Amino acid sequence: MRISKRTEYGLRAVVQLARLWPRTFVQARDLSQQEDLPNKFLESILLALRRGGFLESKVGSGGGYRLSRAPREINVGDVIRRLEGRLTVMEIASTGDNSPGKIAVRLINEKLTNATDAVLDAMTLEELMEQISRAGSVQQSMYYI
Amino acid sequence: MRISKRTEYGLRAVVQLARLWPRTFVQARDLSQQEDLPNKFLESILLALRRGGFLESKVGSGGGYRLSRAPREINVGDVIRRLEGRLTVMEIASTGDNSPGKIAVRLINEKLTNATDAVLDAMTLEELMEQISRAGSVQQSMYYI
DNA sequence: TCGAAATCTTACTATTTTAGTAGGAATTAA
DNA sequence: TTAATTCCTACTAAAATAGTAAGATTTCGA
Repeated sequence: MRISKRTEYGLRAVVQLARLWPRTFVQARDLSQQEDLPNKFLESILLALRRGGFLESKVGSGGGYRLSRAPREINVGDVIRRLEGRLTVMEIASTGDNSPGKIAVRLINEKLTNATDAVLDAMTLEELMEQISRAGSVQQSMYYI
Repeated sequence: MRISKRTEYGLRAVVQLARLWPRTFVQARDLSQQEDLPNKFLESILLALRRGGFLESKVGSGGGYRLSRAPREINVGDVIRRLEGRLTVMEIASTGDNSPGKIAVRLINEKLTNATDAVLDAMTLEELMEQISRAGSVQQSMYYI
């Protein structure tokens, strides 16, 4: 289980935007510099996030992106599923194709999907931000003690 | 979250071998026919499973593969991790690289890894076989009622 | 002892997915 | 009207996945 770079970059941008929220628009360019991400690639990701309803954008000079709503209203699972595009392909028809092996694979896929969905759906962006600061301070104390 | 074809085929072969266990050796050729899998590809998968200690093989005429131990002694998670090869790359060093975004990604990866491991480690091959027969009979009744 | 049957081994190829880049059109604020 | 920005389409490069090809090696049985 591994998230793609696309999803990783999108998350990192969203986290930055959550930190700044509800301040005004941030440019893609600034986001890509802050997190050291490829600019054009990030642009396409931000676009997808806007289309997914997670971001609002403003075109033109002084434009940029911001969260479309408060971090507590944004579900991390929704963001990730939007970026992965990974519709889990619930095999369209079990058209008689039912060897025990295939049933096994379907069972396992379902269990994995349910488990990952449960983890991701249980976390809002606000909660993620809290966990980040906790993890950050733990790390700091590990450094300085 | 999606398992690769390699893992899928390996699982399907293992399920067949579990059905036949503890009978004698089954040839790769027969397995690939029973489950309709590419022969040579399956051979390489079976080899990996043998090296992983899940199968025993016998070379030469009358040879083939069988489980190395009872289905209840085989953990599904171990099999899958062997085939996926996906070592989850616990990022080798968090060398100061700690933007909030990176911490977020690490947190999420850990949660996902833990959740999927928990699902897979909680299931032996024997339990999987039981679930298959339950799922199979449910399906039959769906067909014939 | 020989030959057939099987696993084992290495090396290669094709396909798909991922990770970008390039170039510019459209929109907006000043 | 110009500079700054998002938005859009199309392409390219690299990596991972899914195989195939060809034959060496081992074993059993006649």
